[in-house]
Amino acid sequence: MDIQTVILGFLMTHNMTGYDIRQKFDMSFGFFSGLSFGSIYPALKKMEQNSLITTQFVVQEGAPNKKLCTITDKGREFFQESMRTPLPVDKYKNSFMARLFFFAHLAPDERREMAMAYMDSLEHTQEKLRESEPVIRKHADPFQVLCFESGLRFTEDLKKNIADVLEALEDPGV
Amino acid sequence: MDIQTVILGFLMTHNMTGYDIRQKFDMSFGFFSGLSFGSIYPALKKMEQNSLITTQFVVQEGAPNKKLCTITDKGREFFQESMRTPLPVDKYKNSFMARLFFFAHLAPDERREMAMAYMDSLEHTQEKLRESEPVIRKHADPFQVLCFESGLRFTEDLKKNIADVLEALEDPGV
DNA sequence: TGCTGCATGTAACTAGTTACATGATTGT
DNA sequence: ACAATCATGTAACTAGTTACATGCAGCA
Repeated sequence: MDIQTVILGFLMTHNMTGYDIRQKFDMSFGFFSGLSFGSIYPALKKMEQNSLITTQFVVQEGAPNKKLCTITDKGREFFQESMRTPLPVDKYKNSFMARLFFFAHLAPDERREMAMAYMDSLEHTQEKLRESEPVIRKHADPFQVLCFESGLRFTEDLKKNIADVLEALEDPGV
Repeated sequence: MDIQTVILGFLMTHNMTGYDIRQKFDMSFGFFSGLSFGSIYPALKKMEQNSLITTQFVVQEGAPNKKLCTITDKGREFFQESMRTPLPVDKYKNSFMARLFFFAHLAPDERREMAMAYMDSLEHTQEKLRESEPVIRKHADPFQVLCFESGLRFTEDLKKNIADVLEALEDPGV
């Protein structure tokens, strides 16, 4: 899903600034993909030029002024169309799997260490997910909760997968 | 893992042309990531300039001439170093999950259709994996086989995950 | 006659990233 | 005094993609 569609998806329900979008994204969508200011602001600019959104300058006291973005009818149409394009076939990109592919060139100890370090990083990810769980259950819609639960399960499955790999690495025949 | 490291990884065991690399990649690594000629050839050029590889022009009859690439000592060092850099934390990018996140804006029928279409594409992926299985078991090293098996399992787990989502979508409360 | 395989390469494009620049306010 | 939060934006860079250009050999 491209950045424009994601932004429009957020604007479907609330008017937001670029800063708000970043925050919302980080909280709810952050384990799927990242979104930096360096991509948000240029995207908003382009979207305004294409009349997918309008912006309203809001003067604030005690905080910097801001630009509140509102989705237009054209923007809603764009979002709906983009939501209905066929899904691409995903590649199962995974940094550890890419390493594993060339494990023959590492020493047995290094292999185990690397697999264990990856397992640790998965546990860390899981912890962070659990921390954000109450906020999501409270503020997200049922599909977003479903999405979150799938993310949890995804991580859990991957951990089991890596545990199996670790076991195989202990086998002196490998 | 960047493209240079992957290419060097292949060259660790065999001298190859850009064309060979593409083929090998597609067969064994293709479900993790893609590699097009448009990135292979510029990468090889850069690697030769940086003395990570040397190339040898091979004149052929009945087939186009080719450039056989050989890894240098510097290339081996580069590969070993790169294999030992800390693994980045992966994002769980998944086109269907990104859609699911905004399912509130689709009609119930559309939601189910999309989930089922994604399930079909996963089954298609699995079929292709099973087709390449005998070739991999025969030619790949034990770690690459482990990698392949993890890929199979990954797909299987994802299918179960999506099946759960589909079930939740049938619930009239969602 | 036209498709597939072998083989290399460039040009234009897509889609992001990080680092930098600016600057007020609030909490420690 | 220093960091964090709010807030917007640009510039240089990274890392790839697709489409195009070339051209011979072998097969149906």
